[in-house]
Amino acid sequence: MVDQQGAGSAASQAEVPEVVVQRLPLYVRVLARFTAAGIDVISSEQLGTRLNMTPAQIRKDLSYFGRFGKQGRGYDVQNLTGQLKNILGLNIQWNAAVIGMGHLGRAVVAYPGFEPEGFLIVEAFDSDERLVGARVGDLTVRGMDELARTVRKRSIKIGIVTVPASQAQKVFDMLVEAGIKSILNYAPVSPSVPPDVKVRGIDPVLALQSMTFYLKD
Amino acid sequence: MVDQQGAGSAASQAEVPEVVVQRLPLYVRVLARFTAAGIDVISSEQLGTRLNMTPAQIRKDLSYFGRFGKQGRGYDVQNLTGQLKNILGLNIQWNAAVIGMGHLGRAVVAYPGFEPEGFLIVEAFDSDERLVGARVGDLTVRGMDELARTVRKRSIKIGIVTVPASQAQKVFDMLVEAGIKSILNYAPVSPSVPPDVKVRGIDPVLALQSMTFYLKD
DNA sequence: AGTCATTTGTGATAAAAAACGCAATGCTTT
DNA sequence: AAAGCATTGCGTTTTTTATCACAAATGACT
Repeated sequence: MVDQQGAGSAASQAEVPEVVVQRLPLYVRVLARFTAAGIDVISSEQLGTRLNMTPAQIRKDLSYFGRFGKQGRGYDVQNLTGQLKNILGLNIQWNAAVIGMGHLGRAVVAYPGFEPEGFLIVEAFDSDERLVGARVGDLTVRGMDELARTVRKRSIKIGIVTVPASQAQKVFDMLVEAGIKSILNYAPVSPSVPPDVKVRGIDPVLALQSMTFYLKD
Repeated sequence: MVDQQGAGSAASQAEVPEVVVQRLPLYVRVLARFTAAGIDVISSEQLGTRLNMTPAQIRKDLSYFGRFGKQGRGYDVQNLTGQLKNILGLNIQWNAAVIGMGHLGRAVVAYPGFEPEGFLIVEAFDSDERLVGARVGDLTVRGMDELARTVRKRSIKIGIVTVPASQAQKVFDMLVEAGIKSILNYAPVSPSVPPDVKVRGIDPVLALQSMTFYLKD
């Protein structure tokens, strides 16, 4: 558990360390940059330089999943990208719901970075009756009573929590109850969830607070 | 190096592992919750339960910095909070500048979570001439040519990067050049900076991409 | 076809981080 | 003031993660 927060340990895909899984998206991202630059073969050395890590670590990470390179040459950029996207499940679209339609929730709904990567925010929820029925972007805000049913009906696999800290745990419980296994948490709390539910925290304040340690004095 | 991104290794405060430093803000946060609940003594056991970690790890972490507990009792919540805030440098206000005044930059400037924690956004920059001089919240957008001078004049210690990926490395270089040692990066890139500069990445897409691994199948 | 220069994949090793376990201590109760 | 109970701090052990180092493979060049 490092990241910012992260609870839950894998049941599926055993033996692959979670740190490794967390690095794969990074590889996908730099590979996209190399593709954009018209490069079609790349070595672990070059990858490592770009990511500030040792080539050995990249090779070790990849070796958990297969043998994607060619000795003496390196990795085919196209191919490796495809393999990694496949491993990570990035070749399909994922439906997500945002819970909490305050400023943060609206900013998340409006954020243009999700959709091009295959993450689609298809529903918005809030517990405030006065917000229910309001429009946010293309979405109509629903009440929390509709959460479980809507999650099932719309095949929502990801919950994005943007409620205030005080309500966060309650919302986590409702998401878990609704069968959600992946939660992106913007609330400044360390939630408690069953071990098969993954939570990743987005917390700029926490990030700043660990940097000031090195700044002070 | 895990987090989402993170480059740079400590020079000061040697011997304390960076993972440990990253957990301290978490402790400060739960302690605040206990204070709010009127509890004034807490054991590593209770802390561990709340944070999903072993009591031993909490005690080990704290022991890097001193002996804050009392055997048979636990830790005084007030005292421990104060000690940790002191260690992390959270007893003073830190001035920050945001670079990139698109939607993301504006959302960051408007985000109410920084100020109560002592992080003050005092300047806003953008390279687009048409934005220079515009108002964003209480701030007036400045051009990049004023960056280095303003950083010095206003004692800015933290840079917050909210520019598009394509411009990010250039901005990192300018921040480093201006003497900034702590950068909060919202751009989807792995920046390259000297080893004495700390970078923490905020990247919701990366977080989602490592969760889908466990969702697929 | 043979040599050379590369670069992978991985077993072995080293380093880092987490967890264990218990003596030392301090509070409470009698 | 002695006994009992709880909990820290930290040396030791275990587990996890990262790095090393090298045999095997590949393409390029002659």
